[in-house]
Amino acid sequence: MLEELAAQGHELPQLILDYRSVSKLRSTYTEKLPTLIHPATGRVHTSYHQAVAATGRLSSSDPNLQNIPVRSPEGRRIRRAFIPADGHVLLAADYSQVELRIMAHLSGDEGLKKAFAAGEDIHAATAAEVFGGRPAEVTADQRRAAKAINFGLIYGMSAWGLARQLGIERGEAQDYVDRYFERYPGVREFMDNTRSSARDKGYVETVFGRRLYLPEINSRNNQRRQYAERTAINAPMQGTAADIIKRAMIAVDDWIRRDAPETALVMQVHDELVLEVPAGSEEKMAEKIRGFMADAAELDVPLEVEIGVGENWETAH
DNA sequence: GGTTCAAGCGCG
DNA sequence: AAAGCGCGCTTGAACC
Repeated sequence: MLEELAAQGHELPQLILDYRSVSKLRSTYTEKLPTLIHPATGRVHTSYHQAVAATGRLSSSDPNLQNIPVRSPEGRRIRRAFIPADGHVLLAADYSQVELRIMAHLSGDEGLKKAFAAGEDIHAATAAEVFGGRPAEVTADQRRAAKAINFGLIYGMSAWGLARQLGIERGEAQDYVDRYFERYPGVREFMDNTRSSARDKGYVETVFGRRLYLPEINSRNNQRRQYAERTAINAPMQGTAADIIKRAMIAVDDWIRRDAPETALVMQVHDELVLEVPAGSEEKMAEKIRGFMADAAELDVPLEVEIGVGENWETAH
């Protein structure tokens, strides 16, 4: 793996990775998107598909606008090309930690629910529980490790995977996981119950009852069965998040049709809605959108929405 | 000219 | 032996 070699300080692997990265940005975005501008509208138009992703997410293609770069500075320059119509500004509204909130709801874990109710930085709170100390005293490394644990839980990751991700020994990663489950016993119960229920019923479901069937959950092939088990853990969280943002989109659309004809819902990126709103109306619009998104479901923890406004998709974040 | 596959990488 | 969920696009190789 080039990443491992690069992490050890070797220059050539890093050079290759850097080349691949800029090459990807150039071929997929910088050189391609301008050729896809529709002559009649002056915009790029994606297609959203409602029956592709097994979890109930939308997918986007031709072009895919759900994978526009954002993680690197070079990538973010591409986001600046996404601008609103004249007289409008872009408004980007993201659910904050929605899948972990859903995990808190589904598991009923008191510690996790309490952390979200208190509006804590969830990764810092997790780090404080796992490593000891107060959330405010958590080190950057501890928070990074806790974040990896939190994401790993959503994906059904093993201690081996966590060790690999964090570059630590397997035993140490297992200690982290053990301590996590000591502190958040409801989460372990939820994981066990989810696997067990999936084996009995052959499917898992979201908070709103949409099912994903898992025909390989009882396979004698370990690899296939374990894959199905990870899917069983992940799908209720990813799928419930998908259900929630779809409900929010319907509420937003109803409101736009009734009361905000100058506003347009222009993109959805799994936990984010992007709108163009008339310049000058952004503060009022932001609170409207926040309300629709936060009220799209009544969970045992609050849904929080982060909203930014800007003259392009980069500055709106 | 086309299709299919795997590898690799962009995003949540 | 494998080992972290869900997607779509580009590239290059193999093939028709």
